[in-house]
Amino acid sequence: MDVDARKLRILQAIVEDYILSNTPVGSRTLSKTSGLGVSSATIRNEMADLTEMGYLIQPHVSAGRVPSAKAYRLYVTQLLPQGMHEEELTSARRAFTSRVRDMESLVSQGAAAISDLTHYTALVLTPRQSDLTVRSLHLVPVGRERALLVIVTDSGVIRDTSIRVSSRLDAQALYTIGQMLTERMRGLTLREVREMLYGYAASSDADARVLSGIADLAAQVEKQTGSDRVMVGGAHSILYYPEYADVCRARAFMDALERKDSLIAMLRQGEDQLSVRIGTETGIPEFSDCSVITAPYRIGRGHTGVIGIIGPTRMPYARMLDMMRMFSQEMTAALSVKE
Amino acid sequence: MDVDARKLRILQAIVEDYILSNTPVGSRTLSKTSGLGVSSATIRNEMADLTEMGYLIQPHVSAGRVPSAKAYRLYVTQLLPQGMHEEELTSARRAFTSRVRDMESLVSQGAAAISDLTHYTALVLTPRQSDLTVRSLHLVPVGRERALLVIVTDSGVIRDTSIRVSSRLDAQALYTIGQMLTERMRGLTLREVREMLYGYAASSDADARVLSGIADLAAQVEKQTGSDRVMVGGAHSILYYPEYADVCRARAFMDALERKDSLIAMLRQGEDQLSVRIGTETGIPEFSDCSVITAPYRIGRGHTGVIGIIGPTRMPYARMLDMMRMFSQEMTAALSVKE
DNA sequence: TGTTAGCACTCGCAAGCATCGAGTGCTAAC
DNA sequence: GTTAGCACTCGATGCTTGCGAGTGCTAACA
Repeated sequence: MDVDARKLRILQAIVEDYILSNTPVGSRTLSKTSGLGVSSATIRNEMADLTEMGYLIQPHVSAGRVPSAKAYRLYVTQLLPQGMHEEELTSARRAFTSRVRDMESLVSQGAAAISDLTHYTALVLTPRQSDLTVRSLHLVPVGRERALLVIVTDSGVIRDTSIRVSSRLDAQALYTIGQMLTERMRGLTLREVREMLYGYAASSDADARVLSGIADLAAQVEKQTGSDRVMVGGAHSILYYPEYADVCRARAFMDALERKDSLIAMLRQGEDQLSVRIGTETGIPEFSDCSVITAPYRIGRGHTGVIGIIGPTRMPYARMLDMMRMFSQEMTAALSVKE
Repeated sequence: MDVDARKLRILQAIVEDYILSNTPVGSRTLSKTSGLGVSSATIRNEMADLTEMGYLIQPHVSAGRVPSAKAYRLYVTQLLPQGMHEEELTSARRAFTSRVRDMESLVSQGAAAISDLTHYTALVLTPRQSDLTVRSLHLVPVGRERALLVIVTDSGVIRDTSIRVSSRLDAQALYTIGQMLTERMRGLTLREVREMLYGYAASSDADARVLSGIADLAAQVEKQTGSDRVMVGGAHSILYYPEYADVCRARAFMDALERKDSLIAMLRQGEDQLSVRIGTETGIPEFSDCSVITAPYRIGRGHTGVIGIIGPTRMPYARMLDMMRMFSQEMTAALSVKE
C-alpha cells in the first residue's frame, strides 16, 4: 500500500491535532475541523489503512487514533510546516542573548535559559577540551599555600582550578613560574600538558611541595578537560505534561537524567547536525516515549558542544527545531566573539 | 488539660510510627507494637485527649490519628531520641568529605552531595560577600581584549570574572595594573571596591576602552558579591515520597524552589543556629506541608552561609538533625583549612 | 479512680454493575 | 471513489453494596 498525498494530509492533520490536544483523534472531529473537505467515513477508511501501515495506533477499538513514533518520524522528515512564528523566534532570541551575555554563564545558565524558553527539559553538553591547545598559563596567589591556575587556550576558553603550592612561593615567584610554564607549553594540547605534568611529577628534583602541587594540577586538568560534562536545566518542566501525570513515570524520567554517561552518549551521537530522535531512536529506554532535539554549537576551531531539549513525543517539532537552530547559532556566535 | 508523661510517650510512639509508615496510626496496632503495656481502649482515651488538644488529627472518623504540626514541634523540642546511628553518620561523613574536597566544589556540589546522602531536597546558601576585605587583585590575559579579574579576599575566597579590556594592554601591562589596583584596594571591603570603581568610571581621563572595562568590572563585582545565591540539589527527591504522589503538588513544590528570593529569605532566618521549621513555620505557603532543617556554616571570620534540607513534615528528625549538624561542621572545617 | 472488655457505629475503599457516548467497521446507495 | 446509516465496542462515569479498620461509649473490674 502506498502513502498518497491525501493520506499524508490526513496524517499531518492527526499529528498536529494530537500535539495540541493530547487526546486520540476521531474521524468525525477531524473531518469537521481539518478542512480536508471529505466526510468522516472517507477519513475512517484512510485511517484504517494508516493504522494497518503502522502510522497510527488505536488505544482501544472505540477511541480515536494516536500517532505512532513512525508517524512522528514521517512528519518531521516530510511534513514540517516551514518558516512560521518569526515573531516568537526573535523574542526568544532576545531573551536568550540577554541572559547568557558572558561565556561563563553561557554554559552554566544556557540550560536554564533554553528550558525556560522552550518549556522542555534542556541539556547542554560542554565541548571536549583535551585537544584544545594552550596559549598561556598563569598562577595567581590566593592564600597561604594556594594558587589559582588559569589555562588560556587558543579558543579563549579558560579552565581555572585552585591548587596547592609551596608556601615559599610569593606572588612574583608564581608569576615567573607561570611565564616559564607558558614558554614550555604554548601550542601543546591539554592532553600533552597533562602528560608532561605527570612526567614532571615523576622526574623533578624540586622539593616535595612543588611536586605534589604539580601532580595535583595534572590530576585536576585531567579531570576537568578529559571528560564531557553535561548540564540539565528545567528537569521539572516534564511535570507540566499530562503524559507524566503519573509520578512513577516522572521519577523514572528524572532518574534517567541523573545518569550523565548515557546522556552524554546520546548527545554525542547527534553531534554534527541538528537532529530529531523520536522514541526508541534516543537509545535510552526511559526516554522511549520522548523525543530529543539536539543541535551542535561550536567553540573556536571545530570543537563542538551539543545543546538539546527532551520532552514527550507529542512535541511542536517545527517550532522547536527553529528554536534549537537559533540557540545553536547564538551560542556559537557568543563563543566566537569572545575569543 | 495537661500533657503528662504517658501522653508524651504515646505521642512519641504515634509520631515515630507515622514517620515510618505514612499511614494513620490506630489504637489497636499501637497498643500491640509500641510496648507501652496498656490496652487499646486506654490509648483511645489518651488519643481523644491529644486530638482535643490539637496534637493529633483524624482524617476521618474511622481512620487512625495523624500527628499535627504542633505534635512534630513538641516531638522535635522535647522527645528527640539522642545519640543513635553513629555508624550511619560516620559513613555519611566519609562520603561527604570525599566528594567536596576542594572549595570550588564545596558550594557547587555540596547541594548534590547533601541531597544524595539525606534523600531530601538540599539547599545551599552562599555567604554574602560584600563585606569581605580585599587582599589582592590580579588581571590575567585570556584573549584579545579580554582579561580574567581575580579578587582574593582575606577569607581566601576568590571571585573571578571575565572582563573586557583595551587591546593595547599586554600581559605585562595587565600584571602591572593588577599590582597597582592591589596597592590601592588592599584592605577595602568589596562594597568599597565597587564604589571606588564607579568613581573611576566617572572621573578617569583614560581612554574609553579602559573606562568601560572598569565599569564592566564594577557591575560584575556588584552582581556577584552583593546578593546571596542559593543552590538547589536533588529537587526530584520529593517524587519519592507518597505525600507528593500527586503531580500538582510536586509541581507546586518545584516551582516554589525556583523562587530564589523567598528561599533566601527563609534560609537567612535560621542563619545563626541549627533550626527546624515545621509546616507554616517555613513562611512559604507551598511548603506548609514540609519541614525545613537548616544549619549555618562559616567561612573565614564570621561570614556565614546556610545549608538546608526540605521534605515532608513526616521526617526522621533525629537522624536528619545529626546529619545537618555534621555537614555544617564539615563545610566549616573544609572552608577554614583552605584559607 | 483508672483501666479494660465489649459492642454498636462510622466511613473510606474496592468490587460489581448499569449506563453513556465517542468512535469504529461494514454495507449499501449515490 | 465517496458517503450516509447503523450496529457494535469498550473505556469512562456513577451508583450500590459489602468489608473492615478504627472509633466512642458504657459497664464491669481492680
